[in-house]
Amino acid sequence: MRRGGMNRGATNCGATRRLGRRFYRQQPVDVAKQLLGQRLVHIVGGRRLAGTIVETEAYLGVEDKAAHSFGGRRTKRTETMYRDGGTSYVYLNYGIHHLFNVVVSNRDDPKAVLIRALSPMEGLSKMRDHRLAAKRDVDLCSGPGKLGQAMAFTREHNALDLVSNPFVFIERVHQRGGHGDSERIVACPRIGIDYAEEWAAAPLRFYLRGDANVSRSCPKNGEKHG
DNA sequence: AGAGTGATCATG
DNA sequence: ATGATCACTCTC
Repeated sequence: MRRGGMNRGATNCGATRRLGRRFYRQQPVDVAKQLLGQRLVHIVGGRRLAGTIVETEAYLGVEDKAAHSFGGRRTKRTETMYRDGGTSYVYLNYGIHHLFNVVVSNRDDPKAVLIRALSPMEGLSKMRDHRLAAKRDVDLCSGPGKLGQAMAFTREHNALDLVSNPFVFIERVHQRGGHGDSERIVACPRIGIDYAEEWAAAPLRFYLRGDANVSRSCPKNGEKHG
């Protein structure tokens, strides 16, 4: 399974290694599923803010009515989606929330994965400072707007290269395709995109079954039925 | 269930 | 310039 060249170009970060270009150049559904269990990191003032990714959404590109790049739309904002896989895409939503996405696939193929929830792991005291509304630790990162606030993401973090940026990246915790993990993955529709018609029902949201940090809008089924 | 918030985008 | 829209969260 281990191949010598597999990690070439990856950056060492202590015991773990960040995800590389090859990972991000996959298609959105694959990246969305494989990101579950990996660790999103933002280093602020020398301190690590980090959490395990427990919920994602895939945005399929020009054919996906819910994607900003639907129909090949190219504007100042969406320009980021046309960059190479592994680029961050951060934008302000509802005038309040900074949503953190990862561009996937290749240059000029505008697809992305939204990181929707984290299980907070490092820098929790800073996260609490950033999120005064959070009463419990499961309120810190249990939604895309919340994690943007807890992790101190702003539009300054738009269009960064997650493969090489010193401060923002994702660490590989699990090898892809680990069967134990895929058992835990639940797929359900994305929400808040009613305008997207037939795309509104597509099962493009993925989360870890039973994790306490998934967002409110996930079907409560997480645990096994019965 | 409703308000809040401001950049963005399509009009003109 | 103007107005509608919005990949959400909080408080009631």
